[in-house]
Amino acid sequence: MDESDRTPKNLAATAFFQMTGVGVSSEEYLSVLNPEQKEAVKHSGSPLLILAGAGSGKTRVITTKIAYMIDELGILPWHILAVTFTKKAAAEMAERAKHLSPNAVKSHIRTFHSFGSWFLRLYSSNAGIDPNFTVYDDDDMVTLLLKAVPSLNRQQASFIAHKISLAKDYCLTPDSSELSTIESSPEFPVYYAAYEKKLRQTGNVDFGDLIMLPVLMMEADESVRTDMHSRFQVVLVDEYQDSNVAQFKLLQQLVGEKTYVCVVGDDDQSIYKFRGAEVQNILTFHECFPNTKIIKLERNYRSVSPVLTVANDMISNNTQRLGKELVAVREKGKKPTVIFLPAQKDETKLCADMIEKAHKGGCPYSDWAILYRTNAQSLGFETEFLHAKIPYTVVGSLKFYQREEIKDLLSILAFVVNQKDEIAFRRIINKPARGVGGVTQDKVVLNAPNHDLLEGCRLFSSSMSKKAKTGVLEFVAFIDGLISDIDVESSEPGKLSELVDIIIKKSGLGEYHSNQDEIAGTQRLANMQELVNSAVLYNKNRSGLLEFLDHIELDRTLELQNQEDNQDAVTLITLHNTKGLEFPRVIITGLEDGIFPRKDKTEEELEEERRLFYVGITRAKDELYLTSCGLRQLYGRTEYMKVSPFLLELDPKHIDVVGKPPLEFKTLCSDTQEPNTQQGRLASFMENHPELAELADKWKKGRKVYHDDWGYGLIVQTNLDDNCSDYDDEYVINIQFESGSLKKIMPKYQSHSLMLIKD
DNA sequence: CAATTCGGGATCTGC
DNA sequence: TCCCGAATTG
Repeated sequence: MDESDRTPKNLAATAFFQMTGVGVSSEEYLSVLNPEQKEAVKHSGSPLLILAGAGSGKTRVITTKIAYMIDELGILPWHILAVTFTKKAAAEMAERAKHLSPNAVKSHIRTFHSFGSWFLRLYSSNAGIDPNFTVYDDDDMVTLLLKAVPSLNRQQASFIAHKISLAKDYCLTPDSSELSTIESSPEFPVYYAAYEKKLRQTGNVDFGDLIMLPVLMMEADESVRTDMHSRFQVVLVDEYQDSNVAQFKLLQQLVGEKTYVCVVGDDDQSIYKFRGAEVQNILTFHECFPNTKIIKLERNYRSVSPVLTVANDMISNNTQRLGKELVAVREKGKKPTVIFLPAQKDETKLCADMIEKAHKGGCPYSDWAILYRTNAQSLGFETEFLHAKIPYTVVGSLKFYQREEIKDLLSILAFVVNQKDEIAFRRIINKPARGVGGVTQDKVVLNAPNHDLLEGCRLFSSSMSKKAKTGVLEFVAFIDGLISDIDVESSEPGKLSELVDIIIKKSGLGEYHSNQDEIAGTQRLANMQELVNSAVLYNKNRSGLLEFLDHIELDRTLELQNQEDNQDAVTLITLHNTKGLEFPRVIITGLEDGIFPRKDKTEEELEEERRLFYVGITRAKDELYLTSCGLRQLYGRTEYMKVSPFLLELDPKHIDVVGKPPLEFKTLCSDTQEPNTQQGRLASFMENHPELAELADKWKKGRKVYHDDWGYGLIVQTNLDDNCSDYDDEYVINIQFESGSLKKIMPKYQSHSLMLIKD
């Protein structure tokens, strides 16, 4: 360590680290950064925009910056607010910052929505919402809207609900004059207003409110604004390219005269326009925040150069960009492979085969990720992998929390904390069937004093049919029991999981769901049990329950335990969900016109699809495969698919091709390179993979071998034989052993146990 | 009021 | 294909 660097602060920090035994010295964590990264970390004073390309060490820069501000600039950790978009990203950021500087745990590292939730609970009285509010998701919004505007059918309601959340993403209230830019129909403001009225009656909020309400409050109330300004001296925003207008306004409000603001993002990775993300936020940041310093991070540490070449090729087809070219730090590497397959089933089979072969050769399952455009595409892979006994994790498909049985339980919990919650009430009052139908429910909802639905049940039970009366009173007694359960004053409240367990048994939902379907019922019970398990961390009292509901609503990534248990598993994931992730080997599937890009896209939307493809490509560290099928099951039908226009945009020189390319693709290649057909395979394989030639030369058909486990054998076939149907571009040989078994082996990975026998 | 059946319509991405 | 809602029936 340079003696001259021992500033007083530095000494203090060093002393602290010695004391706690954790953390890294600032010299150390700064020394691993490149000059631009270091500049970004050390910058202070004016607003800062970091344009960080994929894999450019963005997270490292942010976390180091947090640590640096605490250790070197003497900023108190709780004066730092860092917001991200996903809980996963927030958790990772917190973890890495803590590793660099233990004090970082005291800083506010949150998602936008959890910040909003925290803010609204802090000021719930000002906002006119229930301090015990829960958050309604999209499905709840639709249900609520249907109740607010009964003339709508479900389809219309979900369309309008989507528009309402979009309006909130743009921070537009029902009386806003700009509302027509979201939806021009004259009824829309009326529907929106009716929805808002209904929502405020329940005391709850939707996702859009978590951002919009804090903005409106800060805009209207100076004392709230100054309170925030004194709480946070530093505001950092990650993935800024995906922020929406409401989030931009939130940032504007949070940044006072003395606040240091720093945003990080990549315009080429903006993929959430459909949900209100506004690329303009990042493109015009420097205009909104005067004297902005812009730092570009263009060195990519993640992907091998051939992968990055293809990524750069692809994104250069977009017109709406700031302009940025990633430079690979990792020079050597394999060209991405485009694989053309006859049908969907071949795609799943191919993936399974590739993964399994690599696994036999020592490559862990977790190295692989299968990317697809829509969640529905995961099903084929799940079936195939189950069959092939390949462990896998599906990221974010039918999310745990939105399964019917889970939503039922959560609705009971939500109703226990807030008896004005109409959505929860309607969901659970007659489930299992208690003879309480829509008519009875309406009577309660419309006449309940102060919208207290439980009180409504009590008051009107006498005027109900005998059957309904029994059911309603049974329900009231059940909920009353739960309420008194959590309101018991005790220094040792017990665990919330006990309460969830009781609910499953006493509500009859456990029985109800397990009787619904013999096979699925078991799974549903297991899911409910999983909710019990996750509640074990919370106290069995009102505040514990609130924390739990908050956690569930804002963390949409809760996965099933059995999936988490399996560390070594292939990742099945939508392209959108891969934001911020990386994998050694990536397969992007379904590259067909209409699937990816999805059909009916405007030119502008096509650019977003292309950015999505770019995001997918840049997830790959070492190997990238792109698959495209000729036939696919669609809407229950088998359809002929055209190749994705994105594949036609690729430079044939920068990729390898396996399988039978469709005509369009061949035409494209004809003047540059003859694509690999079945006949030309051997030659082109050799050309593209010199290392294969070496292997193929050694492990020739007809040679005798000895294997440690299987004994003596004869190489009877290789996958470079022209009649072989394997698509793989590894060198694979078939060996007939004397013991009788026929094995497929990759010599590349078997050098330790397989040897040639001289004739 | 609940269970069953039938037909139409959708099917993207997600905090 | 599958899911949802309207219509029909018990």
